[in-house]
Amino acid sequence: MPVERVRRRIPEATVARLPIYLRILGERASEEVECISSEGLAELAGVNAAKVRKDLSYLGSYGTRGVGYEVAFLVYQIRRELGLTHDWPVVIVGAGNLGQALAGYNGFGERGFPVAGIVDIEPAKVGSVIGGVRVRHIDDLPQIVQSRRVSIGVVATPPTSAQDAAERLVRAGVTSILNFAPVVLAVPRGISVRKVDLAVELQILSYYEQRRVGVGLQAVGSNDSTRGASA
Amino acid sequence: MPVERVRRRIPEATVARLPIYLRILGERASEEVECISSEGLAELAGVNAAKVRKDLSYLGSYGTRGVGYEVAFLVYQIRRELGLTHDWPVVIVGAGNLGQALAGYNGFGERGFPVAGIVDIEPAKVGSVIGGVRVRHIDDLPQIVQSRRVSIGVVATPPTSAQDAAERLVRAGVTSILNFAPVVLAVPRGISVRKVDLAVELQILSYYEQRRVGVGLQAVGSNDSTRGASA
DNA sequence: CGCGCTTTGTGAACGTGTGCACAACTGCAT
DNA sequence: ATGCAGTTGTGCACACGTTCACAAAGCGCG
Repeated sequence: MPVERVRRRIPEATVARLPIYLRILGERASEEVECISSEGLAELAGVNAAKVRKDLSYLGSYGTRGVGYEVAFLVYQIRRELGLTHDWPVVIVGAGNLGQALAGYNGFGERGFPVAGIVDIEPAKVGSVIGGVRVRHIDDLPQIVQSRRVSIGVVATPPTSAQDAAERLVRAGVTSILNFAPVVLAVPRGISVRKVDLAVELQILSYYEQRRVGVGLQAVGSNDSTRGASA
Repeated sequence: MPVERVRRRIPEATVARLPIYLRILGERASEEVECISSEGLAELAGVNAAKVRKDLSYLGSYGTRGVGYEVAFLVYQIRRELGLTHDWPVVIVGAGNLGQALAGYNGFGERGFPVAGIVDIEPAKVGSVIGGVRVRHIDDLPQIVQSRRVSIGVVATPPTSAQDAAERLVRAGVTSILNFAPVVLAVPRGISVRKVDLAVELQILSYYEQRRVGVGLQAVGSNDSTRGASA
């Protein structure tokens, strides 16, 4: 078992679901559940059981036929596969409304993504403390990224500054970006970008909402978290 | 509306991209650009030109060969298709960190999703004013939803209260939900749910970040459905 | 030990999404 | 008019993702 096998490529759609399974398994583990079937996990995750089995099969054959999956072991395997065996400090660019909310949200640190720093271009914002972290000037970005070994940056600026923020992050050495600004970031090859755009989500809901009136009800577009990451 | 043409079903992946095109076209329009080619739009959206043409073809044949697409007309068509010809008031459940940030974020109203109300279960939070909207008690939900004709609800509660919030929303008459809580909501058939989960996004980035170290590979999923990443 | 019950792991079929390549068409110059 | 350069719209092939269906395998019990 200690044989580190060649790392299989895991389909993007599966990668997007693993965190969901992980959270559910964690909850189950804290309720002293030791074993779970693909059927049970599927129900809790809101997906098909066959999909769960196929997803998990990419990690290896870690289930026991006739029984199910050992929760604790599965948690370990998923965490390992997702690279969650150690913390990933993040740096937030933009200390406005959103940046503050993100920094003040403890869920980040709890889930292995401690906020290593918050920066803003506005000198007036520098110095205040949010969620235990002092806001620093954006010029300090390279120093923060290097000293804290940050590889993930969060863009929480107004749209007009987002591209600049991204470029500064990349220059400072960040290789993954989570973008909250409603713009399409242009980044060099090899930099992963994921986007969270509230307006887009609402507009998608609007589409299905609008269709609803015309015809009767119908199944709705589920959230495909199946978005690529990587340029 | 017999004359109203039969509504083609638009692929989900396309629906998810239309809002992106819409935003870009809006920006171009405000810069007095009258016409844009699929190539040009594709570059700005970080996608393939053929994909843009196919996406737009679902709306109808609104381009001019040899020329491109008339920006203003395209904006109109996309807005119509997405149901953005009128506002969609939203109600936010949860006046915590995130709920406040969302309510204070003007982008919502500007993009056609005015905040019709914010509610919280905590009496202590009721009464304060955020972004011009007074926080009300969650028991007022049905009244708000009905009087303001709200069909979209936003769940911004802690995870443990999210399912309850969703059920209250549905009972009050909401048919679409945007969920920020890290839980899988169980809702009746016919209710649309979209999820925004920061931890999941970060964990996906973690996966690619972790792979990066092992091998010097990059560019895993190349193009993606919803996200924009260009180089 | 063997039998029946349960559940996994996966081959294969199907459905959805993507990208190429090119015919069809437009507008302009001559 | 005719030709040419540019761009759309789409058929087609391929890649990716989902679901079914079932053999293989573990477990408990008599």
